[in-house]
Amino acid sequence: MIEPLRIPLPTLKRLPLYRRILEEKAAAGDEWVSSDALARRLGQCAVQVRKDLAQAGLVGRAKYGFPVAQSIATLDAALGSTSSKDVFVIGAGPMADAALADESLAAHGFKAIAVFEPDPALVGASVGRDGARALPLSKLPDLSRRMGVRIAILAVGGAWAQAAADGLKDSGIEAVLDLSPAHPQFPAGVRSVRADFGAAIAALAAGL
Amino acid sequence: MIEPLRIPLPTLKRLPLYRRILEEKAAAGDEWVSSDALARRLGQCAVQVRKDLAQAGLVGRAKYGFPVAQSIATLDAALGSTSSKDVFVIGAGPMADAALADESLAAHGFKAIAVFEPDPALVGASVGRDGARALPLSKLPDLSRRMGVRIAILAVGGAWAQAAADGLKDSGIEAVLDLSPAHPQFPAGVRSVRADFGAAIAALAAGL
DNA sequence: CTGTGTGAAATGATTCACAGCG
DNA sequence: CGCTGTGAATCATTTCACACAG
Repeated sequence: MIEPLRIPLPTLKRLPLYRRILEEKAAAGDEWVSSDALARRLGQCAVQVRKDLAQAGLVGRAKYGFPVAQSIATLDAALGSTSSKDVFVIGAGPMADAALADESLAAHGFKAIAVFEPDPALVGASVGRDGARALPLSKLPDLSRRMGVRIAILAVGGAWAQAAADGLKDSGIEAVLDLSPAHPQFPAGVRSVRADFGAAIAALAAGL
Repeated sequence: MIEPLRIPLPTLKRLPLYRRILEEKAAAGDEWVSSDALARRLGQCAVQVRKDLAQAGLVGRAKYGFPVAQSIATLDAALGSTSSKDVFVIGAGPMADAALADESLAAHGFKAIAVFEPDPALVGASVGRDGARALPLSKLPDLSRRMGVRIAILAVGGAWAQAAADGLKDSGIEAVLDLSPAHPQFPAGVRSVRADFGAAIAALAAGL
């Protein structure tokens, strides 16, 4: 009962990159982009780009390359195939602020529509530029089901990470972007990917 | 002049995870952990864990597993082999605040010792809990060389990402954790890894 | 019998090499 | 030519299978 995931995961993570460069090109007024140009812009090889774009259902025209506008649309279709792009944010600290302000989330059409907080002492606190109020985590399951929200961003400190993960039980949340430092265990049926600064920078530093 | 990288990259990214679980076990008073216990805790298979730990130079004892305290120390040695763990942060916005407050960075021994900002309008602004002042980006090259800092965290918005990347030219910075939404191109000799929330969550959502 | 260590096989991804289209 | 599409080969990583230690 694991996910089939028709598109290879590394490709899936690169598609948003292509989309961004394509938008740069669109803004610059370009009609066509070659896989080679995309590759150089991202520091990869051109065949990789073609293979990736092919996975997303894109076809390029010889001599011209890939049509900028249509490719963006196709990528959106491939990436945005999920119905709802509304997400919940869990946490009221600096990481939650960063998530709420993050342009890359907005650029993909994701929108944080509520903030929850497991620590009772922080419930009601103001979060983010817009001053959203942090709701108690206990309200999350019911709200997520009623609003059809299936994605959450976990942006709490280590001490509350597991409590926050447990709070997803019996909710409508199916996928979590885990920004916590604690690698909590999620209820069954909840998929997660981690974005761990510490792990990323450790990998970087070890290569020095 | 490429990196030899004795430890496979995926392994390198998992080592900090093992370290964290080991600390959990240590806090719980456990003396030994089996690779199987670690594997279940992280949702992986046990052989993977053993192979990874072996890469870090750890040996387990049959019937007992791996010694908790000593394994943490050995992992630290493997991960902290890089000389300096001081880092610069570039940016004065919410993402920079999050980076400065992030526990996972501190847990790996990384310490942000200065904050730089490419936007002249934000130079001098107070960043983070400790109220550090943002220095002009133009000071970075000289300071990084004089202080021997080789790692930077790029935490600026899309509009300033490329300018910030350009500001690393002729600096002592060799590696960058890129948290910007813009995928800038870095000067030659600067390696980078991205931690892109948008890409991560898009991959997650596409799998729904 | 529980748990490690390890070579061998399988899986998965990237790169290569070349055919074909405009 | 310039550029795409694709099967084959290479490379890396994960999983399997089994030997061995306490």
